[in-house]
Amino acid sequence: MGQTPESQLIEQRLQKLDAIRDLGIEPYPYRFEPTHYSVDIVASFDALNASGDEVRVAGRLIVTRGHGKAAFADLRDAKGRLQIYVRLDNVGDDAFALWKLLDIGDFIGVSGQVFKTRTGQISVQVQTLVLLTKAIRPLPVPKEEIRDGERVVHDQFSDKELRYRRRYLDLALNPDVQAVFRKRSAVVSAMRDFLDTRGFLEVETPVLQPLYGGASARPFVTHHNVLDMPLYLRISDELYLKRLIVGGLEKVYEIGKNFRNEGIDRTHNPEFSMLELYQAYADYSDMMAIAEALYAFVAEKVNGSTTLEYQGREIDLSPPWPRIPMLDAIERYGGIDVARSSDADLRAACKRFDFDIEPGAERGLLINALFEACVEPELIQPTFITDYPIAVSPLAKRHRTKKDLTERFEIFINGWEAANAFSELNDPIDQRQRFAHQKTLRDRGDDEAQVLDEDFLMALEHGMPPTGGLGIGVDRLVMLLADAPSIRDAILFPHMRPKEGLDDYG
RNA sequence: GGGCGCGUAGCUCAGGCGGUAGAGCAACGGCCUUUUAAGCCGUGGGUCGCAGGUUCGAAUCCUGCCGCGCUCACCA
Repeated sequence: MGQTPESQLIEQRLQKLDAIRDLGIEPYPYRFEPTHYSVDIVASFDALNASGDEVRVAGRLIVTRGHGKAAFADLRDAKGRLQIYVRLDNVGDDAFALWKLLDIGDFIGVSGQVFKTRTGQISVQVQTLVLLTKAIRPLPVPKEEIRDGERVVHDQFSDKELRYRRRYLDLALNPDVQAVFRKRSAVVSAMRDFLDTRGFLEVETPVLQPLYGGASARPFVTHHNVLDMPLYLRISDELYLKRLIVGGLEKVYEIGKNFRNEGIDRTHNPEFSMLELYQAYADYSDMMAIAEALYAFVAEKVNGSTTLEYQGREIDLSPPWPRIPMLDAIERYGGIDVARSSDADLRAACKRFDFDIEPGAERGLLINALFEACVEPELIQPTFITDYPIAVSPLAKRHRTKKDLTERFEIFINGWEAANAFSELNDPIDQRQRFAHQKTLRDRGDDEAQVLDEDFLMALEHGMPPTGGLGIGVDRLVMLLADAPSIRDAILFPHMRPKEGLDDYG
């Protein structure tokens, strides 16, 4: 037992735990069957009051207001909070003795009839009280009041580090946080709904891959002991989903985690969720139509509207979205006419924007760098940027008319890359050459260049039909729809550096 | 990785011109059988992130480290 004051608080609760057992009460029983959620009782009060039916409610004790031989308290369950009234006369000596040994944070179940207090507060008149779980650590509940109909929270549990590290407390104490993750679930459900009704098949492909591919990023590496070989956590599921198109599944999607060994910031977490979908016989124009419709469908389903406010900024997801070829965008926002610019001109332009560019960088990379510098931040409303340079798009098909470009688009919303799509490259000879080109980039020191995957090439050599593919970042979509300022607010357990000495109690 | 800021009781925060710590909530004891940020009386609780340095003396000033946040650069 430690010497910290926190351990004193724990010690007090452990003593109560013993006292509860001394009363012959098991503090960790097995089950309880509620009849109602808190909010249901409030919603159907009149009927419950008229019938006199007994209700059973379970939840976490979040506040008590004792009055000697009686007490009011609030329970919080998954849907809201409810006042209960515990009175010695009604519950009897034993249950009231138990009541005195309860703490904020304990889970309890109660049964009794509903009633309204003198001030009109809907409450449960407790007849029986059972302890469902004793909490031995203090729950840092804030105080709340209802002022002018608004919920006002005092001393809210707000330390970001603690909120992320102990997300369960964040969820238990901040209903708004629960709402974000309920919304996240609704987003994923809506995606499935949208795709399933359009005949897409949901599949699962390997997370542990002998080679990583499908994106330009550094991977996490692990090791298989029995096979004694390295394995990579996938940076993308793209190459496996395309194999399924080769196999004739025609319309497939996967919602899953990708892992990229890169920096962490407000819009990047080392593991993040992507929706990737592939459709045979389709091209990137079809993917644009699907993407617009999907975003609008999800927003409507989840928020009831295709317009939203993100961090004070109005964003309208209603289709159709503007489609701007990358070179046009660079001219419009950066004033640079790429077609008439020499490589040296582009290099000079990059310098003007004050960012480092590899001395030997080829034209496509220069164009992409200029785009990122002068266009991306401007793209607040949803926008398709189309027709990327071949050099930065090793898995995309060459543009049917535009030289040196591919049939690729990315969606930008709020200045973020929100999605990425191509007419998929299905020419195995061209694909092999692209991989070869990536290798030269890698040999020049680009450790994010893609690696040659012979097994994938073999699949392409067996024939992949023309295919459109689309990848959508799930976390960023949740951020937008939930108005979450950081990706950490859209991921239940965001990555945190390990911290030693969080607690000396054990 | 660079810059800026933060780290004090279980939680939310004061103190910060150097003289070894305060409040509210939570907790504990007492009173209270319709309260709702319940109330009243009383009590306990702190290696002031960690390690050095300056000083007679450091929560306070300096340096390094750790963690977190914001931001810039790179990546979705």
